[in-house]
Amino acid sequence: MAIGIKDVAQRAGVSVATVSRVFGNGPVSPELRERVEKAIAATGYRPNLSARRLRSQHSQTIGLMVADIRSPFFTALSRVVEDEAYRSGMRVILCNTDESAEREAMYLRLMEEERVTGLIWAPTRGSLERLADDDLPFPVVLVDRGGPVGRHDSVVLDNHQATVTLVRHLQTIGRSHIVGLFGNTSSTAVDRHLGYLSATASLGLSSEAFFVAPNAEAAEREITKVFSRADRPDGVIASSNAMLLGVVKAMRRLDLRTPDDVAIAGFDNETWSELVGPGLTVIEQPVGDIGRMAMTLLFDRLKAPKAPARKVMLSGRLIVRGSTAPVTGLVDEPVE
Amino acid sequence: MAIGIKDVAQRAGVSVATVSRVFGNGPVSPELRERVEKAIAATGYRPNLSARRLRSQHSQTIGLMVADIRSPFFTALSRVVEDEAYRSGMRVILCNTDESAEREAMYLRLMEEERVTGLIWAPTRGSLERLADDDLPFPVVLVDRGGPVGRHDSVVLDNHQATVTLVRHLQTIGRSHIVGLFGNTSSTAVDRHLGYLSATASLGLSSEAFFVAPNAEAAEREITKVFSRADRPDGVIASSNAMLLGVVKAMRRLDLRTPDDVAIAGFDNETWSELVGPGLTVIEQPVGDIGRMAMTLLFDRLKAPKAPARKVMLSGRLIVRGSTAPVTGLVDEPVE
DNA sequence: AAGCTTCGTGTAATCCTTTTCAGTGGTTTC
DNA sequence: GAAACCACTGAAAAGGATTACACGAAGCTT
Repeated sequence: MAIGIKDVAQRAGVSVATVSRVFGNGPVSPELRERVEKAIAATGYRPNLSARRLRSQHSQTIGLMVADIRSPFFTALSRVVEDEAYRSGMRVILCNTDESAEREAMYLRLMEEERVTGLIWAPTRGSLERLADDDLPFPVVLVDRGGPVGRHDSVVLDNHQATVTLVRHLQTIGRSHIVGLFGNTSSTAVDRHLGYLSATASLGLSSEAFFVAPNAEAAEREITKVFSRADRPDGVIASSNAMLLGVVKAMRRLDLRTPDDVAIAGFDNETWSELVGPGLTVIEQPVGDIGRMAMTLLFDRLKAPKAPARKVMLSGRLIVRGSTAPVTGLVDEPVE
Repeated sequence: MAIGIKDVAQRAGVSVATVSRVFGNGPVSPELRERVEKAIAATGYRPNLSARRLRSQHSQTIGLMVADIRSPFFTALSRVVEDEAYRSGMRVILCNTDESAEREAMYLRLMEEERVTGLIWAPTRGSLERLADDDLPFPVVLVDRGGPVGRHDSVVLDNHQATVTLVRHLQTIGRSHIVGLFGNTSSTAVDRHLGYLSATASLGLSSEAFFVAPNAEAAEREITKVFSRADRPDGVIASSNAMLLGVVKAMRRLDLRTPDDVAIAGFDNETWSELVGPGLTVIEQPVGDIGRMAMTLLFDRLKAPKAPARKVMLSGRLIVRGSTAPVTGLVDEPVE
């Protein structure tokens, strides 16, 4: 039989209420507080969080639903969210949805059962669209993926602008036939596609976009197909880290040189980005800021449930590396 | 006021006990079961997990304590553990200790308060040594890091053998002055160091080991120092992924070519390992097996609390890539 | 000195389930 | 035909904390 608050109270010669107050920073005289603390230390008492949550009607828990913790952006995000949560005495429940609406629904039910204080969620496109309909008994902050300002707060990268920046950059180094490779599950990809379209149009470039499953294998397959054609593009923009790796692999297999034959660029800066090939040009997302902002929005929402929804857009940073270096010797040496 | 089991019972015209039994697969007649299920659907009732946990004295929660979720091995491990846990109806509490004994102690207290069913833990060296003393009110399975077979179950890579394999491989391609770079916080590094020592000794090679903080920056700094000397080594073994990246960076800065000037190898195979430089030679850990085995050990332990502790060692797989290609050889096909 | 706060404390109700226990009605067994 | 058994069901206790409420003592104000 584990020891409970009653045992502590008895040992300290006080009531259970007083012991509880010692934990909750209620009004307790220094004298009693010390007696209680001594009793706690002596007994090794640990409050039962389930009981506490039940009675106080505060789960002190937030949910974090992402596609896959192994995708670097979500890894970093989860780290930030958990740090912030623990700092304010909250727990995090992490869920991997694998881009499946079914799993999302299942986990949403779990979140309800856990009576989470709030949810930070990178929903699939399908769920995002359906999100306006069913309302959840807790506030939701969308991250990474968000539609127009609707019922829910959101914090996302300025994906449109970021992709414009990438296209412009490739154009600057002399590329004119730039293909875009986008995932087919997230709204992020949609936004990036729009940025791609608007940039290529305004710069008078050709535009050709492909939508595939957001993983390296699918990307490699698609790009291999594209580059097996006669009229090879001279630039590729991939809308995620994994897909960018797929592009790199495709180039290796096709024996195309980067950046000479084709310049490539994508999203998310990782520790190894500078070490892959000649270094990968990417848009770095301020993932720390995104995570902290999501928590801030969530806490604000808890304070003011009726306040209008906010959509926060943060800008990415272009990091130029070898994969988009200008082809040197344009003047000196003729390049075939 | 949220709806509770009482509302469902009333609506279905049954007692709360019957509703509870519908969830718990207790004996309920088909007729009542259907009535209850209809009432649940109609009301949107969600059982309160805190109340359930409190009454049933089952938290259905396991803890997972690792140094940092962002380190790829732990990322993958957490994914496996969470998948397994959810599959058996359990929740996971993830904690990042940042290799700090203080945070470990803090999170251990949290685990007690959560009344976790068990803990999967990659402890720091300090905590590992102290682990025999204080006993915890829940079973612990050590993962990735484990001492001699002691009080706790553990599942680790055969670090000794893996490092021997790496040293042998480097010797095979003609390297004789191989330095080892190890982290200074985990027992893993200790085991790998011992393997390194034993392999270099038995092969009659020189041996020189360095211990640094297990991150890329510290590794880069140390290796830069080592390779600025007159007698440069011709091989480096790094005991973690991050440190291996540090080594690669150091080589770039020193303008040393891999593998011509120096062969390098390390641990953990990632999606990008084959794309960094000429491809990185690594020992791949069977992280899926490690995670599943940890869960198995934990569940076994719950069934048989008194059974003797088990230590499971899994072997790694050497993946040879360009970073350790034979200098004389012309062919550098990656071997998988 | 009476009346009003304020502070600290204890008693008991409460949070929402699960689970024990005691039926109930019907069937089988002897 | 009584006894034993079975499959369900409901009433009520229990799980371990928080907290509303009441109360006594002390410190003020008039």
